[in-house]
Amino acid sequence: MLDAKLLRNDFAEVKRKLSHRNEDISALDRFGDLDQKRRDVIQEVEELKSQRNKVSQEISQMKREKKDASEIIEQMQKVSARVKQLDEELRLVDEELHYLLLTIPNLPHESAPIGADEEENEEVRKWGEIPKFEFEAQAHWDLGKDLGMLDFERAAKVTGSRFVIYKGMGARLERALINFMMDLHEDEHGYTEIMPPYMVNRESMTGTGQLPKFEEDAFKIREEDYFLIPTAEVPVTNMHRDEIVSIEELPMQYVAYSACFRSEAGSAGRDTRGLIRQHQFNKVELVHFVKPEDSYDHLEKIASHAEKVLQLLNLPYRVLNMCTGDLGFTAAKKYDIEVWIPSNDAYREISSCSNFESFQARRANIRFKREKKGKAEFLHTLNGSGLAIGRTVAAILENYQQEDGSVIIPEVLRPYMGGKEKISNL
RNA sequence: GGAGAAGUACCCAAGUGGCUGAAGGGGCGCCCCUGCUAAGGGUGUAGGUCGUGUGAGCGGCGCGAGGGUUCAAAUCCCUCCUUCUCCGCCA
Repeated sequence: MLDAKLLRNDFAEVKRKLSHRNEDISALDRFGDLDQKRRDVIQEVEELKSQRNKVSQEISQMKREKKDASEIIEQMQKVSARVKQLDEELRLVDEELHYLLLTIPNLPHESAPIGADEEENEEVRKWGEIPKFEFEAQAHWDLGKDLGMLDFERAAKVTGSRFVIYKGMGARLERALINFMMDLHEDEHGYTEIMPPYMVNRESMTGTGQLPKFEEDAFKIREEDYFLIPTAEVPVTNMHRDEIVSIEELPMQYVAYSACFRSEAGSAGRDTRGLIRQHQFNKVELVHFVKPEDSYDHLEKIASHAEKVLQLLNLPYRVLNMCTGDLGFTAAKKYDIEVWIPSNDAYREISSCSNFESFQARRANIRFKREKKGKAEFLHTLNGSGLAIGRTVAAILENYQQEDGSVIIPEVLRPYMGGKEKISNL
């Protein structure tokens, strides 16, 4: 959510910056009228309320002195009726204005390259060597099936399409990756571990920006108005919703493993095979709460923490600075980290690291105070995947595959895999 | 799921329609006494947000949330949420 005062005072500049986004901002133009209307109504109704408060005191005084107050009571009945009318009018304007603010995307940071779509994302750096295979490399879904690790057919029977059952060494690898990443971030990168609820309420989904615009992307528990989390970002960021934290607590760095649930509405037919695009997947998520002046340093930090995982797994990747057209609704700046997937002959997103600045903090009302008596300011929130587990499994299977269909286990994972060096049928 | 109780400012807590536009503590700030990790006395302070004004300020809202009754609601009525206790069920 943007600051309404910023829109009021600097409308043209806000509109210019938002125009670089690949988002519909036509609703923006209604802001001026609504904002003015709101203030007009407030002024009128507050004047009446002030008058009513004063006269109520007089009535009270008269009652105590046993005087007759029926005449001014009658006047006040009219005032109160008008107040009620104006309050309702204000409620409607407020509602519309609030909805409008909730549907305006974040302002891109000046260091985000201006561009229309993913074609114009900027490659920041590359790491690792793309493997050259002397044999015909297989896709991870074939490797996983042959090695008894992944069972898509049975998952489709048990649930439906876009689900998977991990089995045997597949399940073990998934769990090893979760533990490896959690340990790394806790022990080496200074994070506090969180195990969050996998369902959240509507306020939380609104706080991080999934609602109101993207409700169709989420799975919903209708009876409770709860949503299955699309990422641990939602419960972890909302832990501090409506709180004022003291400056000594900043920065707060949380790491959370969770399953994630996404309806993938609008991506029917894309990545239908394999682990890349599932309705349910595992992810280790990094979330930072920081002072505004520190947030861009922390964006680099989060990205480096995610990259560290790929480096230790020795998986080739590149980092993209997302252009304004591909930033998404909530981010001011975003790095996507893409891992090499041989079967796609391409890099595929495995982590997304974003600085939301005060966009989420304003929605979720998360503030901090520099001094005990000072004014509360919105802090900045950031998050990044560290990493998506399913896509990491896909990358490991494909990049570490051998000619005989076996897969070498990356060294750092072996302690988590019972000391095994290789997954094979033999 | 059933029955009951409760939700007031950072914390505890008084308060059943108008001199409460929130008493009293604790805490916190300052001062005094004492003096070395004890205790005592005095005094001050109450959040947040919106509107308005260049500004000091003025005004609105606020007693879990949202409605309602009333000239007037922390106080009466309704709905919801959360917490606690007991019972039932249960990983």
